Amino acid sequence: MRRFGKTPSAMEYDFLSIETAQRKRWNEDETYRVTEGALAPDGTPKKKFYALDMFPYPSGAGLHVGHPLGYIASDVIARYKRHQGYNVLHPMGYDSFGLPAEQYAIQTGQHPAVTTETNIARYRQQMDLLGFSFDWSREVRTSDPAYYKWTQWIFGLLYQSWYDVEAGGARPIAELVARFEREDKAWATMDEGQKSTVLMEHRLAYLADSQVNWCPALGTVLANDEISGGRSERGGHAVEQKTMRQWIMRITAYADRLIDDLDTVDWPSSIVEIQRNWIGKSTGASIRFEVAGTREAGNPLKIEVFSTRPDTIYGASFIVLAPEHDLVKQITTEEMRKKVEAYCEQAGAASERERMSGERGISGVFTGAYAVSPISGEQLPVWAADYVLAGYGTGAVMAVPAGDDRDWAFAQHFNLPIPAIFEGHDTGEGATVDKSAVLMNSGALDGLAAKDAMAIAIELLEEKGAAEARVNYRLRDAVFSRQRYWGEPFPIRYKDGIPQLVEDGQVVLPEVDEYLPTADGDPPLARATRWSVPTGERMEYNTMPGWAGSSWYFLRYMDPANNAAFCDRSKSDYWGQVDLYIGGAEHGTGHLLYSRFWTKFLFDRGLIGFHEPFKKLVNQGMILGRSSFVYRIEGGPCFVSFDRRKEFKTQRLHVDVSLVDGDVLDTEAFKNWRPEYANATFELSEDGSYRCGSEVEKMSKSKFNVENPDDLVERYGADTLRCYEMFLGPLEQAKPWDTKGISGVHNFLRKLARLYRDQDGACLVVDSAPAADGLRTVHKTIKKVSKDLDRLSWNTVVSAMMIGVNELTAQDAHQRELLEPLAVLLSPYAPHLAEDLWSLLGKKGSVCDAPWPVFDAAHLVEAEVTYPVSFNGKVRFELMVAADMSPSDVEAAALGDARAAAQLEGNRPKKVIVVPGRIVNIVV
RNA sequence: GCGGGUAUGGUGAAAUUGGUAGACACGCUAGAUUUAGGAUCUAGUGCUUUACGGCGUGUGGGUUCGAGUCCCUCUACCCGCACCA
Repeated sequence: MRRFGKTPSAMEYDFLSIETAQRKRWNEDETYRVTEGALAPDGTPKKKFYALDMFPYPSGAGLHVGHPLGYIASDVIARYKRHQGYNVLHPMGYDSFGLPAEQYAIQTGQHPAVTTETNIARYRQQMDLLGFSFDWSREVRTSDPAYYKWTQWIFGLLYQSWYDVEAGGARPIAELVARFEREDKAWATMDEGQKSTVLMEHRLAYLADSQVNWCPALGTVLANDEISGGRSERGGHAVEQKTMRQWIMRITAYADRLIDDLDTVDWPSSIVEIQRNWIGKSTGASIRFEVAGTREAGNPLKIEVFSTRPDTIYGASFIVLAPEHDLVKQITTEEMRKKVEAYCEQAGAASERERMSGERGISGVFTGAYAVSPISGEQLPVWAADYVLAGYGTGAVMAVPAGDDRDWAFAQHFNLPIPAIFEGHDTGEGATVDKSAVLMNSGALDGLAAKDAMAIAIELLEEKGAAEARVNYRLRDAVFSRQRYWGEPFPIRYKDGIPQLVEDGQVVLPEVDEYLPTADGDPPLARATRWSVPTGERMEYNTMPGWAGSSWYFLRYMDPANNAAFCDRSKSDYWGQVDLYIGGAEHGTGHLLYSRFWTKFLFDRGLIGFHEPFKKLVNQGMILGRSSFVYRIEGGPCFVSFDRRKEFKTQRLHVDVSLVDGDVLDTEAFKNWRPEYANATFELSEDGSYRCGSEVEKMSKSKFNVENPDDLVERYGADTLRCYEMFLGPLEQAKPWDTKGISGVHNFLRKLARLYRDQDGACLVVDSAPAADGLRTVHKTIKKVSKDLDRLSWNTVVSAMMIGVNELTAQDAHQRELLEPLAVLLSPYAPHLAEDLWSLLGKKGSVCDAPWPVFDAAHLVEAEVTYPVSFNGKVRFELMVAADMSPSDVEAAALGDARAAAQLEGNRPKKVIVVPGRIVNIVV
């Protein structure tokens, strides 16, 4: 780290030896070990608090300064709550199944377990440096067989459960079987395979053929939230649709509860909205239109459409089917067949590319068939068009051009009629989506707005047997199979092709010779020759997705060593919901939705006593890196300075930020950086320096903009890094990292330490009584710090402590009565230094258990207050008066002041406002 | 297009219910001091004006004695979803 000189390590704050010593002490004393039912000093049980971080995937790159941000924030709160007398559960673990370790294994043959172990060791080492108060005895790893045994068990329970809509929750599948035996005569006649097929339609974890997102490059299926823009989130590979037999989670059974219960959690509104939109609930009606002139088994064919606006049915002028819709083939007339087939084929092929480009014209084709409106009896032409999606609703819509923008555009484009159904609406102008528009030409619905017309319309249609009210969700059941090696194996074997839950032992991830699919295209597990259980006909070769293990890990921390259950009910009853959950916003539709789903399921089955996992959620913003760039003149070894780059044809290259200081490149260091730049020459700026370009982007090794916490800890200490990361700004906000500001925070800690020790390390603390100003400073600081921690304003706490220390320094205050509470205030942010100072103060136990200081308002009372006196809102002078002066006396004092007379220039004030303790405003 | 968010000095930011905008830091300027270290200390630092003063929280408007904060309008940027009937 040549950018920084050597930090003077004065005796008053020798952070290196302090931090080493305190960490050792915490370790030996097991300071952070926590047990259920801990008692307060007075013998009463402590209240519990559960502070949790989203556990990391241990990647090979190690931690950069962005990773610990959330961990520091949660650690601050965990420590604060502990000071307040809570029994705090604050654990950490690893989401250690995942793709990178597997891909590394494919390339090198190294077993993913080995890579994972190495990476975890590195993560642990880096985290230990930062002085977190994690109870490491509760560590969990999702790839540990002792852990995933219970992931498998929960899967088995989901498999053995169904969703009883009447009971409003998950029930054992045995109850359903009993019901079938009791009520369904056909059941007794079925063979095992048929029964299995029927039950599969009810199980919460079920096997089905489904259209999946297949990624050939990764050789696996991906969930919708693992894809963006038609490409895989990881690696950016192309994704295509494919039909496969997959394990699927019936999360849609919980769609309503997943939406409704969002009202019961204290989460950022953005995440709540993301989940709401993702679930995408819409209420309306399912309406059936008969197809004119068709007969199948004696009945006319029917097209079922979903509409959120059944009240606009009189405005329907045509019907549109998705090109993939089954009925398209059946109803298309002979003369239209060629055209329709060509269209459907082209629509299917083109959709993927054009969806990505985002620009799709209006296209569609008439099938030649007509559907009959169940309400007016009118014949409506049936079209196939790609603006209707096969995967949503019924894959068919009734087009109401007057009431829907897309239908309107389609009608315009193909010159289809646009019946006017809204009063005062010009159908030539566009559609009216306004729900307050009043209906006309709509039979019994005339004169009504959507609010009232909706129910009547559904009623009318129901009478004719043509519709019923229905709720639709955008949410799909979640595909739960992955064709990977490094994941939880399913506790499933097959007998006569029927899946059987393995209950005679744990299915442990078997060894394989290669981490690749077999020649037949089976997943890697098909290569396994030795399994931990009898395999029967064959085992399930898929593994579970990454979100399986992370959907319940917060429960395992409560009872991490339990061999008999995933978590004893008494433990989960004690710890309950996670009180504060901190992590990135990128999990909005993945982890955070799935863990809610599993929590509700476990609640339904009576295994835990709460149905939402995370009471309060905070998303920390990403810490971005500031990348630096050099500009190489094409074809040569010459680099041109930023401001002159336009004079040449250049190529922009990332350069390591440690070679750059304030945009100026250390050219010698640059030449030594990489062999290919050894002979570099430079076209410099006018001032003789080489200036780099810069950009704020994600921190990543490949961008050479990574700041490593270890280096900063070595140079400034963990306490400084902790305080600095909190000081950067509001936790939720994304912010670029700038190491420069760290010195200010480091100085603050030194200044604070100097209140306790002089430069030779001698103790300065005295037992004499403090002065009033010292007490005021300390109690003001206690008040502000406590309040800001309560409202999770991490950054302003640091400022408040800086102000306090600045004042105490100016007061030359060294009284024990002041410095004791100050050490406790410091402890959540700078635990090592606080612990050290606590010892210096002669305290026996850990500062972690010191009670949080309580501010005494008596010390904050001031004898006099200063009122800003403003005229017409502009402050003109300040007025010092006794603090207990009444508003009317303050008014008199202000008006009586000579400076007021000067402002008034003899005029009489129109009005005088006195806000006690705040301000005086005089209106002239 | 829909949903959510953001906008304040050269920089990160603060201002909890409307009450002295810019606290606290970084950076910068000047000075002091020093074994000359990028250390430490002191003073200054929103813009503008010689000064008195004037102007200032993305834009335009409104409510109010008083608006960064409340209401309406527009703009830019960020995030999520995206033909969801």
